[in-house]
Amino acid sequence: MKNNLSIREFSEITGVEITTLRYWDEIGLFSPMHRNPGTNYRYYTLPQVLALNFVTALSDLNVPLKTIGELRKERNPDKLMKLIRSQEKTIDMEMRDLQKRFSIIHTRRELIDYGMNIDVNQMSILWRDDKAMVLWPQNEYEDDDTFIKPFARFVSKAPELHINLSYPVGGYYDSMEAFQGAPGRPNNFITIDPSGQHVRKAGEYLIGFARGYYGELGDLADRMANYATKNSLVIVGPVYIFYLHDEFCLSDTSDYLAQSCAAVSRI
Amino acid sequence: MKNNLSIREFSEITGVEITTLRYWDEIGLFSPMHRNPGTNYRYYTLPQVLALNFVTALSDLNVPLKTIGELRKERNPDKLMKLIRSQEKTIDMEMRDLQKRFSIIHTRRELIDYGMNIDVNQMSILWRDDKAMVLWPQNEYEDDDTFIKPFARFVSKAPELHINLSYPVGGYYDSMEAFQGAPGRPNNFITIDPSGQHVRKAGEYLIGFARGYYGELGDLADRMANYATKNSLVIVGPVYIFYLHDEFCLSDTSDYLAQSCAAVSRI
DNA sequence: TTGCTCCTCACGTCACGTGAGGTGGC
DNA sequence: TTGCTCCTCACGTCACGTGAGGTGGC
Repeated sequence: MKNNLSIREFSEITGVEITTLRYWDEIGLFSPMHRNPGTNYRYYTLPQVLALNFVTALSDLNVPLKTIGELRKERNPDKLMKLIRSQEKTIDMEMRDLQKRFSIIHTRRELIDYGMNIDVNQMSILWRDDKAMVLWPQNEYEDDDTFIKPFARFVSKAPELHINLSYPVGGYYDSMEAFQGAPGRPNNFITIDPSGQHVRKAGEYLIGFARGYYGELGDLADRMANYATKNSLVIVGPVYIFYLHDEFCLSDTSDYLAQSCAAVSRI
Repeated sequence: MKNNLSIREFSEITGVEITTLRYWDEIGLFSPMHRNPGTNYRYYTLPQVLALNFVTALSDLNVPLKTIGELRKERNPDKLMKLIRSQEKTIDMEMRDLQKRFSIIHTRRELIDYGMNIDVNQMSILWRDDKAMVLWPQNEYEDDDTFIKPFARFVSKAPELHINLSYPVGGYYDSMEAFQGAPGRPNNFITIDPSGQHVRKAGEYLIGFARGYYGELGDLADRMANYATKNSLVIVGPVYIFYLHDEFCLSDTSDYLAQSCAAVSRI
């Protein structure tokens, strides 16, 4: 029941680290009520346990210690309300921001996860739900262009085009014919960005895989076409290519893992 | 369409500050593809815009740059998945934590806000919804004790008693008689902590105010009793005292603002 | 010559964390 | 004498931010 708390006791009751308490004392933000003149020991009082809330509550909300100190000197309801209101707003924004960054890494994680348990030669028909994406402007090719040129064109203009390059980038082909004819030349690029206007419609999709660097899809197009024929399927939609494993999780560039995805209909 | 981006161009496309890019280069985390041997200018390439995602995505999730660097050297899906999973957990915890701290300051803000627009002499009957609180153990007094002794007793044991001292502390009196008999000696202390088991039941409450330091409630008890008699009311519940304005928002201790609150029933 | 972008180097910032070396009471 | 808590002081940490002073091409 003593009212002279050593720095350790005070630290244990309040949950604030001893080093932090010493620092707050040093910068004049929050000092102990007494000092032993001989030993220079710090002694805090019980009312200070509550008084400390002013500092911890605000510093927990990321208010700079300097601001807290200024406010403590001349506090009044008005000033405090203004600070809390503005801080509530910034915290709210930070939370949204954190959730967005979280969703970006989550999208990435799903791709990597999916890629870890597949057999590259396997083909399958799977149901896919609606999925929102951002379709980039159409690519234009000349003679011997690869996808690099249009890609470079749009990447360097990403901010104006409202393309968020943090999301995984893939290739979009208008039709199976376009994909088979020029697998290295997607008609558009596309990003798995849930804020997008382009919707990959729910339905049954033919899914295949290929290993290799960007654009090196081997015989994936032919394998898809053969599989469709053998199983009495028609590929009716556009073709989507996304990399499940890329530079994000692999150092060996020849080991990248692409997934193709095209809507099918049974004959 | 050029593929040699100056540091400013690269910064504008990726949204990463120039100083940050230079720092990441300096610590060997992410370096430009080329350097002009004469001027030492940094030149980045367009594929690096995507490669940078590895760094930004993880640093956005507060992964230390050192960890990101180590991972980049020898990355594989397994390692990355583990990191992302653990980071998803910590981010989730941080979000809950932030929301909790937010709710603490929000509770405080509501009290201050309410206190700013009242007349101290005013009495009123208002409907109040259910409100969860944490009721502390019962206070025991001897002879000339004030509330300080039991308060000190419980504060110094707050961690074991699962009392979170970050929430506003108030006084609880079993009945109006207890309050009138000894306004300086609440039967319990109580915290406005929404995780509590004690519920202040929904109903009509008689609300009054008083200005002064902790425990200095003047004639508040009598004013409440008189008001009840004059308006044909009976005070049926316990009495709650909370400080709307205290050391949290005022430097002048004699200006603290207390609010009393007791359930009433019409005769 | 002027303006512009970029460079390096050194030092500052924020809120502590980490020893090193020392004291005072049981 | 030993162990314990506490002290000060200096330096480290993390991820940059901020000038100061200088270069190279138009």
